[in-house]
Amino acid sequence: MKYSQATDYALHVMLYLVAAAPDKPVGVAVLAERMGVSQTYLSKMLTKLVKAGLIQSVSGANGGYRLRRNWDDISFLDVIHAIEGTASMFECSLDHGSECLVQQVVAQAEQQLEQFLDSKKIADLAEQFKAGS
Amino acid sequence: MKYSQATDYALHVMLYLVAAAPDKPVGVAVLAERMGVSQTYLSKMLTKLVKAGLIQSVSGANGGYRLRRNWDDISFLDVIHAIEGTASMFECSLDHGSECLVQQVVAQAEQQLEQFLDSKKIADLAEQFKAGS
DNA sequence: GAGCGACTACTCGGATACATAGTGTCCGAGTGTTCAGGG
DNA sequence: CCCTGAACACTCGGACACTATGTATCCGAGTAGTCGCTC
Repeated sequence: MKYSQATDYALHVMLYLVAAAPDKPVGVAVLAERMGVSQTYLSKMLTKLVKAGLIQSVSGANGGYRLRRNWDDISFLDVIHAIEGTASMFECSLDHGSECLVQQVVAQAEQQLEQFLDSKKIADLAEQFKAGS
Repeated sequence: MKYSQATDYALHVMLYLVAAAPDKPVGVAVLAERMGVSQTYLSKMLTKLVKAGLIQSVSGANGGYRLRRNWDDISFLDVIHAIEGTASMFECSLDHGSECLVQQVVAQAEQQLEQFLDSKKIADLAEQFKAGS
């Protein structure tokens, strides 16, 4: 039970984009340099973020990745779902007669977790980030 | 981000032990039959539960696995930690100058999640389970 | 000097290997029961 | 009838393959800017 490293990178990329360049497109090279990860691998995650509709890609010279219009409403949960997928983190594989009580409890916990993560917006963190640095 | 299937099995085993046989040792064969999983694989998880101190093993004929004394205080979190390990579910791999804000938020979420899971005792669920069946 | 066209440099994106963790299985070591034989 | 002892059946536990997911990489397709040539 661990969030993948990809999620880590994706969250930091989003934070960087919101805090430093909410309007201009940023190339992979710059982001990869800052994250300390290879460009080609990072682009894989960025592709996921594009497909999830969180950012958009700009081709050609001086291109890169840019935030979408409503970037100030993007939450941690959005990013996590984009990378990890939206599947539930617990699926009972047994066939009970009735509903699985274990499943219910964990699902409840998950719902609470997602609610918390959805309330945390990247933009809020960026404010804090800029103030601290 | 998903709990492993092993956690699923372990939780169901604990629920079964608490609800059906809090005192008598139960062999792997019975548990595996009920769970629909091979005996040898299930014993692997049971070993983890033993090492975590949640249950104890009884060797020899008519042996098996039995709950420990304070079984009525075992929570979901105990079982999950025994199987999944106690490692944090998010570790920032970058070297920031200051503390990582992303890390802080996710750690906060995790803490809340664990608090919830720790409040859910297996014994409580067993009451509900017995009442329903 | 202005417009057009091809070239070049830069970008993203999918297709392709490698490592690690989870899943599943096999077989050996240890322990308590049981049953038979002797006192 | 009771005690002793060995054989047996059952248990757990570690060591061994297989699969799936995550991690990392390479190379090709496409696009926009740019430079030179022509009118």
